[in-house]
Amino acid sequence: MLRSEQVFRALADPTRRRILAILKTGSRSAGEIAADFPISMASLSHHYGVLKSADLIRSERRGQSIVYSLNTTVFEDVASAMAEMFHIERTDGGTS
Amino acid sequence: MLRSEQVFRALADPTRRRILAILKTGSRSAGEIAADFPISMASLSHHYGVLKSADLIRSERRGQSIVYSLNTTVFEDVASAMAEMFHIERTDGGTS
DNA sequence: CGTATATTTAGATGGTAGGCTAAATATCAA
DNA sequence: TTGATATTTAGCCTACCATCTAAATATACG
Repeated sequence: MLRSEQVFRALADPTRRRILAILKTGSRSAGEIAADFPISMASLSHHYGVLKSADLIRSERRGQSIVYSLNTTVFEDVASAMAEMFHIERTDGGTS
Repeated sequence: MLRSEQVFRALADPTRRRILAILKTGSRSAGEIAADFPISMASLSHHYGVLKSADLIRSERRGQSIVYSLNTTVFEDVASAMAEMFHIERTDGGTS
């Protein structure tokens, strides 16, 4: 089940959206991702946490590195939720 | 043109999402909207401001009231942006 | 005009979020 | 085991945000 609250919160930050955009092109280790950002690894790690708690990404240890990847399943769900949210059903303007 | 930064920020708050959901069913005055929320009108007014600066809603004075409505055009643009954002193009996982 | 109604603006406040540095944890390689 | 590398956790600080109350603005009505 989709926790929209967490998802929206995760999406609200530009750094996190950029992380997602990068992961859309394939999995990356924390260090590889960090190379694209001007902020500390510690701060990025915090962002990974937020994205993970929204279930938008997954992590897997590979040797010394931790590799992040999109959770494509949830991404699909989010896409649907967005579609639902933005699908406008015109009634009339119910104003007095 | 779409200011995604403002749009995401606007969408980040549950109260604002609820306002949008209400306006999806038709235009409403500030007072009518307020009836559905437990917070002060002043606070809601702040939310209208955020939604307006994201260009998601419009306002129009009608007598003593101010009537809010969805900006359907921008809503369409946001829908497209979301679709773009969530359309996953699989490459391979580019990890070492 | 003067008063009531509808809404916004201003200013204050508590909480949360994102950034940093330093310390802790985990894995690898001698 | 010791040291190097990769990443996270902890603690701190500043800025922003949602909310509130009180005051200001705008319209309507007598």
